[in-house]
Amino acid sequence: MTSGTATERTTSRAGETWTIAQVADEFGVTHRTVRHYEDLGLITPERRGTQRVYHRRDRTRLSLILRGKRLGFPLEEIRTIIDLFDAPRGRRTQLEYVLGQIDERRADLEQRLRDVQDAIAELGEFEHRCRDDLGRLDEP
Amino acid sequence: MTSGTATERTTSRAGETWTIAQVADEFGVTHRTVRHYEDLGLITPERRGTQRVYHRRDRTRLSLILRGKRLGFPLEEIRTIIDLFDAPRGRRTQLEYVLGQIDERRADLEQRLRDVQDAIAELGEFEHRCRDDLGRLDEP
DNA sequence: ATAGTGCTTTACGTTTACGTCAACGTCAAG
DNA sequence: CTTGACGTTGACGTAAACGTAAAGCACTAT
Repeated sequence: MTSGTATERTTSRAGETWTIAQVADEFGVTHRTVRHYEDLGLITPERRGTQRVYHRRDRTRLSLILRGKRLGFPLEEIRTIIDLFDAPRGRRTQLEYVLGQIDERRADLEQRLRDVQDAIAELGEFEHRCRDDLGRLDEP
Repeated sequence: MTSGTATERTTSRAGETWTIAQVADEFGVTHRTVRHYEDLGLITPERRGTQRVYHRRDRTRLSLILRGKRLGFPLEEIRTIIDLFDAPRGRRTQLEYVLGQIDERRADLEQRLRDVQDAIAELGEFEHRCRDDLGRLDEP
């Protein structure tokens, strides 16, 4: 799936690269979206001359971005989160900062987890009521 | 918590009512936000003359709205969801439609559930790596 | 040489979800 | 009866997240 139909652009070894069109439709977004993420500093593809060249690192980031979006995080917040993964952790103060950020993120995510679980549960109860109604329609 | 400091407006029986200011700061939003939800048809408070009067039904809807927002749903979609709960279910076709909608909603929510769980898991692994790094700083 | 295909930047447009005045009504308290 | 405190309706402003041209390179294919 990594090789395009027309212009072959993948190196096909370890160190594959992709064009903007390839990553865009592989991830189901437009090239405009991909470039928008670059404008905001969420991805920084290599440049070969004027052209953008995407590596696996960029694809990893893109999938993190899209999952973040599915979870309703704003792009700016997503940036701080994925930057966290690449942040320098050499000194103790840096590590402790990162660990603190992790805790904040986790608290946020666990709230969302509860919200989703509650919503699914309520949906289940509602379905039960509906099925009851449906049953009463058959044998009154 | 239902009685204001100045102008007493709660009936204090079964059938409590609230002003816009009361619901707004109880739910931690502005009155502008509450009115915006009304403009979009997500809540329809009673009118006593020109004033809005909020009932428990409105509060239930508001909490559903806010949870939907925390989950990243757009307001229009939230409206169709919570309207579903109040939809007529008298006829079989209506019930079957509702049950179909429930399935769609559930599929969506279960995707989000997986996303949140994955994100939490990754955060856990990342924390583990950080703690390892921290340990190596003590005893090299 | 020219046409086509894909990529690039620049820049204005759009939708969502409110924020922020402005200007006015209303009711109880001083 | 005027002053607040709270409520109301416009109406314009704004930030986020892209959409949508417009116009120009770069390389290939004919």
